[in-house]
Amino acid sequence: MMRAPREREDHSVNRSLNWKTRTALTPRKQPRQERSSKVVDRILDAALILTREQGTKTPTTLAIAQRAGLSVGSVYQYFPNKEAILLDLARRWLAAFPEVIARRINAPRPNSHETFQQEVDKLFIDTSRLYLDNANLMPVIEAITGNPDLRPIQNEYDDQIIALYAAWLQHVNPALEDQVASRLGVVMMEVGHVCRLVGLKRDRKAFDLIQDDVKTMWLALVIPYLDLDQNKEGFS
Amino acid sequence: MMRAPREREDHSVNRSLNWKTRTALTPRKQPRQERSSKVVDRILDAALILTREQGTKTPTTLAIAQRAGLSVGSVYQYFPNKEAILLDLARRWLAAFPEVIARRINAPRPNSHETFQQEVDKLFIDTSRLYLDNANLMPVIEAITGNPDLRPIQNEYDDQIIALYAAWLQHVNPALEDQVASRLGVVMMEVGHVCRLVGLKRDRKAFDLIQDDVKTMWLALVIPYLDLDQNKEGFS
DNA sequence: GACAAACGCGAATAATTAGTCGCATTTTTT
DNA sequence: AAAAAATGCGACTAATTATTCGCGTTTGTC
Repeated sequence: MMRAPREREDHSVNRSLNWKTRTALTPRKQPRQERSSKVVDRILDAALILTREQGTKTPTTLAIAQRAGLSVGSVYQYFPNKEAILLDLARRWLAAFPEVIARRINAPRPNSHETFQQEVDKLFIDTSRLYLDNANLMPVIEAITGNPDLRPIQNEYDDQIIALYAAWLQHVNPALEDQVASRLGVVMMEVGHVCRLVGLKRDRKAFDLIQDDVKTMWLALVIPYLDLDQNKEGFS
Repeated sequence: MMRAPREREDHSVNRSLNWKTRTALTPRKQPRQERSSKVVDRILDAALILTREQGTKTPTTLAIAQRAGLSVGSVYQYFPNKEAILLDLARRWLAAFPEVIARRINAPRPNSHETFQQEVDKLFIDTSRLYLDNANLMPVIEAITGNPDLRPIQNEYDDQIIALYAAWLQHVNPALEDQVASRLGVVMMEVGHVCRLVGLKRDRKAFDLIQDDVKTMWLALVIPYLDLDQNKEGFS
């Protein structure tokens, strides 16, 4: 039985483009009519809900479409591929994190023992609050972490965050070496992230207790490097 | 060479069993001939190498077979499914971890300030060494963490490890409440794990530095709960 | 109200990949 | 040296799922 094969080679779809290219994740089309804006929201909402329900397994395009009360075709009007949907959700978080740290860096530098501890505390509070405010996005972040295609993109943001932690450390103590600041930044981020994630999976009381643990650990980690009273480097 | 060919225990084909059931991950058949034992090793080696090469993306059955110089069919002679292969590798690690903590618990309980710090140090050293010795298995562990089908099994081991950390804490300070011990166990495990993983991805020098950070954090975390000199509960 | 653009649809396509099965080959047993 | 058992093979099946494309419908514009 033969089927008349329709020629479709003229389409020259960008099959040559590497998958990870930034453009491949850009929205395919801007919504022109009002109804379509709502459609985009519906898609994102559906993807968020399904990711929360299914845990690590990322939802299929069909599932997302159905949950949003749409067809697959409609989804692809606004998103070039499935990953772009998740990434759209994740960026809200990934972009917010650097801002919070950057804001802390712009604050005046402490110069006494007391204000140093206060600075750590402020950074701790701000980042902690960020996790609480975005608790519903965490399943998406975890899904992205476990997705080979999206992991590299998250890594970029992570590097950015690490660099900002390091910059913050050097903001508090300008004499801190780059290499040390970077290492401490990595540890602060990883420890903070993993503890907040497990904390959020429990009740609020447990979260708060684990947060205290994080602060304890952060302080113990950075005190030897930041406490200007202990290791007198002298000048400002 | 004669091998008692004990007829195999009745092998009812449990096709109805749920996927995640333990039996579904049991080797399908014991190798009877010498050549096939080597085949099993070849399969495991190939899976390990491919997992290391490909990072988070688990290798396909075809890729494993080819790398081992075999056909897919041969792989399925000894493994019921793909996941069983990775799990076989992972169990070497997952089973070794609890043993190390358990060994520390069987040691005599410290009763002075000095031996308390020594106990933390010993546990730290032992677990740290475990990561170093099994560095080549870490990609498999990470792959399993990111695999929706295998994650639950790893979680079981994690719970076990957390319970053992908690038991160790109560071994050092029997007055510690269960709930607190459990929480500290979670934090110790998560912090230790994530820091060791990032440490192993760098050179040995960086690993050692991060290890020191872990010890610092662990100590700061548990001192308030374990240091019998500070919070005199008095009697043993 | 007519026309075009935007939108929505979903069957069809295409790619991937886990797992099977009958048969060929090798090893062990009798 | 058969016969039997174990092993090895790889084309084939089956299931999943991302993405496309032509067509019907709705919306905005004049």
